[in-house]
Amino acid sequence: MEYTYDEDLEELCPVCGDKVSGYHYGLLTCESCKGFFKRTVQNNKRYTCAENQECKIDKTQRKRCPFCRFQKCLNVGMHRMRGGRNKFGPMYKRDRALKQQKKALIRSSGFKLETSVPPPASPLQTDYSFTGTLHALPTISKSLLPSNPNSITSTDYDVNLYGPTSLGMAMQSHVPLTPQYQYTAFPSRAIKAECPDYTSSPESITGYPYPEVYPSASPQPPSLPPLVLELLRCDPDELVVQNKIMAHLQQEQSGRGRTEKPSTFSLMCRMADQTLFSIVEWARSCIFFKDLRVSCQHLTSMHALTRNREGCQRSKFTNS
DNA sequence: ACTCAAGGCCAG
DNA sequence: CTGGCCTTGAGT
Repeated sequence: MEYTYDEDLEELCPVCGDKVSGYHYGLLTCESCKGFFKRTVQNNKRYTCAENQECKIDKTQRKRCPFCRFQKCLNVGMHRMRGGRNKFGPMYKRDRALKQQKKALIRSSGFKLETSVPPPASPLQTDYSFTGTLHALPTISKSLLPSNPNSITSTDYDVNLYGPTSLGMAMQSHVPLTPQYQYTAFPSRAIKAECPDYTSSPESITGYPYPEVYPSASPQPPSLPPLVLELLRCDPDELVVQNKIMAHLQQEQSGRGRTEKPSTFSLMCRMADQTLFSIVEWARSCIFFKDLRVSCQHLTSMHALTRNREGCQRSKFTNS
């Protein structure tokens, strides 16, 4: 049902599926998950999982495993909002505006977003966030996430959360936008993709790449124009892109040997590279690529640049 | 004055 | 420990 779909999009906590009570720690969550996250972070709580660290978290079972609950909080993108509402209020406002716009677009175009919005009952399985995916790959996740999640510190929060945020942004940035029509292929990442990098100076707040599309001029189009549809057709399957990137990372890690641990920075660079590469690939597959002579050359040289840089980094990081 | 997210409080 | 309600305080 379209109606319940919308309701789910707006009303359910991404962690446990309970009713949201507002924005808490960066996204719309329920009161209990807000409290749970607050206690965990404030008291620097350490939990352990009695199972395989993959417990299902929903409204009825969220109390069972605080470890997995907290992991899920992190995976969906909760993080400390240093500076509080006063600093991030405008961001929440924009997020609301974008949500409204998205809702309106879905309503008016009848555009179905297939698997993009995970059903609240089991968001873990369809969570496309980077942290979530890395989590599913133990060899990699141990390099990026704390090897013992019980030892998460406030510093770790920054590393784990803000990093993927930037990547999410890069990943999403290949979705074409026109001034009038906005479509995001990955609404489940919407908040993360729209969050600024809070770790840097306050100026970054003003610099984050919100698409300049607002519902103010709100009458939404009845359907997507052929141009947008054509561009969407070229849009690569997200899972395919993710798998590619993960395959590269794993390949590199195996080439490195088990004992040698790649630095987080090196992995981030690799992921950024692969992301850029995917974007270029998408651009090359776009129907307009052939028509763009100058841009074509730029893309081609970018392509070559990316390849070169990969080579350089590989040798740099394997030597270090 | 009102809004609303962060943090505090406390009964269960 | 949980989670609902309350207080605080800066922005609008």
